[in-house]
Amino acid sequence: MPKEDTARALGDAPQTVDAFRERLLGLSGQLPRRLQQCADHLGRHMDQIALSTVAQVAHGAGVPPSAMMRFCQIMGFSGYAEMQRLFREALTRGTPDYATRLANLKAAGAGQPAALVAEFVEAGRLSIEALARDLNETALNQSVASLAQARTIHLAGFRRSFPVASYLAYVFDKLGIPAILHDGVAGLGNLSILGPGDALLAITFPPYSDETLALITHAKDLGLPVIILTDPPANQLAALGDTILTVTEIDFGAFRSLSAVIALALALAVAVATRRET
Amino acid sequence: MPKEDTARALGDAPQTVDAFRERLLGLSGQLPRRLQQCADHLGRHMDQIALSTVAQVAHGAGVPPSAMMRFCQIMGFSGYAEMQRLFREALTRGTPDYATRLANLKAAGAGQPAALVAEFVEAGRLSIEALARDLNETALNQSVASLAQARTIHLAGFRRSFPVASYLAYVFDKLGIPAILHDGVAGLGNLSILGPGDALLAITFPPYSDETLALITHAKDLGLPVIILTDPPANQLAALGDTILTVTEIDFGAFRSLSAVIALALALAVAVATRRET
DNA sequence: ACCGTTTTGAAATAAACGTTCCATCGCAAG
DNA sequence: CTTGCGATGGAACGTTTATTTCAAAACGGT
Repeated sequence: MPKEDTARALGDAPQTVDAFRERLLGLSGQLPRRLQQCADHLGRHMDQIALSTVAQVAHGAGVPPSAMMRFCQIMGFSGYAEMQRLFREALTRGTPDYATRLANLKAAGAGQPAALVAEFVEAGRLSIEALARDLNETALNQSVASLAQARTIHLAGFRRSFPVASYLAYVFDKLGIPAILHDGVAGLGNLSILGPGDALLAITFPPYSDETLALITHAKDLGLPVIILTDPPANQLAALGDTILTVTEIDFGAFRSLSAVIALALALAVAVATRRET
Repeated sequence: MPKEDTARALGDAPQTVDAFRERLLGLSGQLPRRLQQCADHLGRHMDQIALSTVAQVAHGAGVPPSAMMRFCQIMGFSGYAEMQRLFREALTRGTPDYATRLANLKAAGAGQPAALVAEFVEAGRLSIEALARDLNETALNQSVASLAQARTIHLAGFRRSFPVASYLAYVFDKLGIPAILHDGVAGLGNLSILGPGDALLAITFPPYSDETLALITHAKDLGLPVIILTDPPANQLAALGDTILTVTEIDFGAFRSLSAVIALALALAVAVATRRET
């Protein structure tokens, strides 16, 4: 019978990055000083494991290599090499030949359709990764709270923001949340439908459209919560909205992919729906 | 004076992946058999260089390690290690802490706003990478050709495809290309505006909306070119459209990020504009 | 203060890997 | 057929990197 004390039995190494993270958390707090340093550093710089040597990672954590070695074994791996394999596989799975394919598309030559796709793909990917990096969680949580309490959500977004607003209208409808899309289809006459208990969600990028600004100030006058989805720096809007959610969209040429904005908008919508049900 | 014959002078190793690719192309065709094998294999599997050993890469190319070694030196590197460094740097630049940040967001717990953002970010990224991988260049080129010749481009897209269609309408307008957005705002009465010389660009995903199908069949009856943007498998639509562009959108929950569709649509629009001007 | 236990880190060891060397092969020109 | 030269691949070499070892230090309990 294998001994089964507080130490984890060997040979049950995490098979996925998520499992790795889980065990890391489970171990934290019940470790000696040096090993805790290892855990902290790995948790913060997991992506560096795939490409660094033990010596480099250990140096980063401020421990000697042997300590890092021990830590790997405590995590269930036979050693650093085995642990590294996990992260290398995760890295290649995400991009199997993606880079190559992208390069081949670009090679078609500037202006060629395939090369243009490659450019927009690249822009979209960068935008989305920037969203993950720069997301302001506080602002996001505030926005969800405000919108979840609203009786009706008013959506403002014109020109290039209109696709986002219209998608949100569709999603809110599917989710059974009362929302009104302010398309300018019959002029600006919709100002009056803003009522007590409502909230405004405005999507806008410079140059800000007059319609959107009008809606924002009008909602402000009524004392309604205003959430603005825009890109940094949002100096001009800071005074207008209660909550500013910023997204950095990398654009190619004159047009932006909207990938990041839509991802954020969708998450916002689903989060509001979840909050409402509870 | 250093000798300056057909062989490339050493010490001018490519500094970027693009430069690498360029030199690879320049060398191709004027190399001995084994080295040509190296060039071919590297060109096709550039993303593997960062994480593989010489032995692995050489095996993949079907050559002994020493041949691969020679090839690295011909490319201007001191050896394999130096060449690998180039690709490792490219790999880390693309994702500096991205993976970690994403994991931290997810760690907020299911249903939490931040975790939802992480999920949609992930879905968007996967969709976009899938687009790069699976793009049908032939279909894309056909689409561009058809649309470039059209007098007016008609855009069809309802429900969740509507954001894409509306964005295309905005972009075409900015590009000075005549395009009409078929929103269902005043019923289905717009069938009659389809005229000779026009083309239809339909964005639709299952379940296909009746409005879109009606527009497609009507355009077909008039003998107009029909381009359909949808997701695979497009069995049901294959008979209807002249050109089928497929995009695999990975969706989270019931909602899709549209990242890939929009990227493709944008590229299509810009490509059409470029083609028209020439 | 003493003793057993755990933790720690430097140095030794082992493995993996990149790199070089050289004998052999294939080929083309003489 | 012979000669010369570049190409080729296997094996040896040296370096880097992972892993283990072990003696010293730190710790906790009595």
